Amino acid sequence: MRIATWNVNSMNVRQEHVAQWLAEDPCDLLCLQELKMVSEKFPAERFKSLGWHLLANGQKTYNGVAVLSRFPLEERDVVLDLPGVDPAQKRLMAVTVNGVRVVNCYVPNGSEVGSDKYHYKLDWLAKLQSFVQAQLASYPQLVVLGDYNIAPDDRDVHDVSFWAGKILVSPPERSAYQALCGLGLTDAFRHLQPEGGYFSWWDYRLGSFQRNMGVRIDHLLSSPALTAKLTHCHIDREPRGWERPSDHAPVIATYLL
DNA sequence: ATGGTGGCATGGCCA
Repeated sequence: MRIATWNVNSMNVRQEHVAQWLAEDPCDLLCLQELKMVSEKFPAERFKSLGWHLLANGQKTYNGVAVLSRFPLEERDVVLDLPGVDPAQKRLMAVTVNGVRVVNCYVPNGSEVGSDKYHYKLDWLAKLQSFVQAQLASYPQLVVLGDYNIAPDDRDVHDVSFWAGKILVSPPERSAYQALCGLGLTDAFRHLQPEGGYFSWWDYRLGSFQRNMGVRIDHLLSSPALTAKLTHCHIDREPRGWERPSDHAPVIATYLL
């Protein structure tokens, strides 16, 4: 079972990119972030006609997540909001597919270290920690994936001095990420690739992608039972080079399921 | 230190 995550930065603009990417059969389950549309606007019929089961959890203008799956979604235990946080911001959905619990996250960006949005991000991550801890008790095969807006360590940024003091790399953000790992979750990509220099996001500005000025902020964190079945994980940079791309590249992990 | 680009919306906000 190949599980992918991709922040598409507007499903309106990126619908053709998603369709083109999926036509290459890169995964069996795709989690999307930053739909920037209400759920009703999601192009459900198009993807259903291609054989995908799907569920969207969107809002106007900002945020929004969705799941496309080759396997049916178990409807009975869908969660569409993170307990304890503002339900108006659609940043999470938890579904069960093929015996795997999938928690699809769009973690707040945080804007600037020390800002109100930064504290909102840290609070959101603390709530996620509690939610995941509870989910683990019910679902041994669990993956928490998405746009974390955190580069876990210095291997995950193109230039440590460039990023020093900025959002995505601050010690409290990294501690929140490590706390999730402390629940027993493993970063699928890092588990298989100890070398640095692999990125999943490049700013639209400054020609960042062409100069590979990136950071690795999109992750799949899997539980012990799932990590035991992990065989591959890679970042597909190709769609980032397409015309009018998302600023994120998809990340795909393969589990023997 | 600032601003560079992009999406949404149409004035800024968010990333």
